[in-house]
Amino acid sequence: MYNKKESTEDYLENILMAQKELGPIRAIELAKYIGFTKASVSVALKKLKEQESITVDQDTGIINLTEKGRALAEKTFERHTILTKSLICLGVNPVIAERDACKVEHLLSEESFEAIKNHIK
Amino acid sequence: MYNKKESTEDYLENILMAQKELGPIRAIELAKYIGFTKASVSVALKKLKEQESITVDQDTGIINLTEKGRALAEKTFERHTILTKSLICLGVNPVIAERDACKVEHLLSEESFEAIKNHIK
DNA sequence: TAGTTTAGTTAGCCTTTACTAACTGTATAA
DNA sequence: TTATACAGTTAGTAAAGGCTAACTAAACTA
Repeated sequence: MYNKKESTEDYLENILMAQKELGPIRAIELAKYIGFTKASVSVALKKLKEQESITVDQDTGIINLTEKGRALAEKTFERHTILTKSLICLGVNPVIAERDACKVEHLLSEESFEAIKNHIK
Repeated sequence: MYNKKESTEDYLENILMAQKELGPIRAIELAKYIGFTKASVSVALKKLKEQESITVDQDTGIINLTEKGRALAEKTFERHTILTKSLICLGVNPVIAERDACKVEHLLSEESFEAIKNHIK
């Protein structure tokens, strides 16, 4: 029942965001960034490697998004941004808007997302 | 991690909707209505009974929402309705709007929901 | 050199919530 | 009066995705 997609997208988006904020990151920085244990992150990164969304530098442990991973991360990030903005636009407290956007960003269909995006423009 | 709230609300909302459409229902009708097995529904109803959101008639098996259960069901149903309408309002295909509303209805904060509700008025 | 910290991995557990399979009990039909 | 069908329950399984605990390996530090 629980969708693998959701967790994958969340991790990729968080990798992208963490990189934007912190520069190159390793698993341990990512874990701190998202507030999960390094064990959980380790397992998740293993899956992301398997599905070729990221590579991890052998020597440094630095995480890199592949083209595929970056595309997904950016798509999710865009959704996140637009949804947050939309809610703020409607008068929602930015902190809450942020949190809500994060929760629904994976679930909305492309069609609904585009409709919302067009609407706030 | 996964929130008990979501499943509970879904069941209560579905009970309410099924009752509106079909009149008084038992577990078996509910199972057919939502497309789960009667075993799954049986277990879920047991939990709903424990938390006093429903009662089940000893003789007939008819499910009744308690005051508490009805309040929750109606709150969720209202969210569902408003969110669906909002998306349709933005030009989303009604079938997709319906589906998306169902997915996000549990996740939005009260504040965001109210903001959306006010906006489409 | 010995000890400690740091990063990463693995194993095993827990929860949620669906499933199938197998059971009980009741009601209807031949 | 058997036999079948229907409603409901229980037990056990599976998948996701978090957690803790325990391990390895490498790199400082005394």
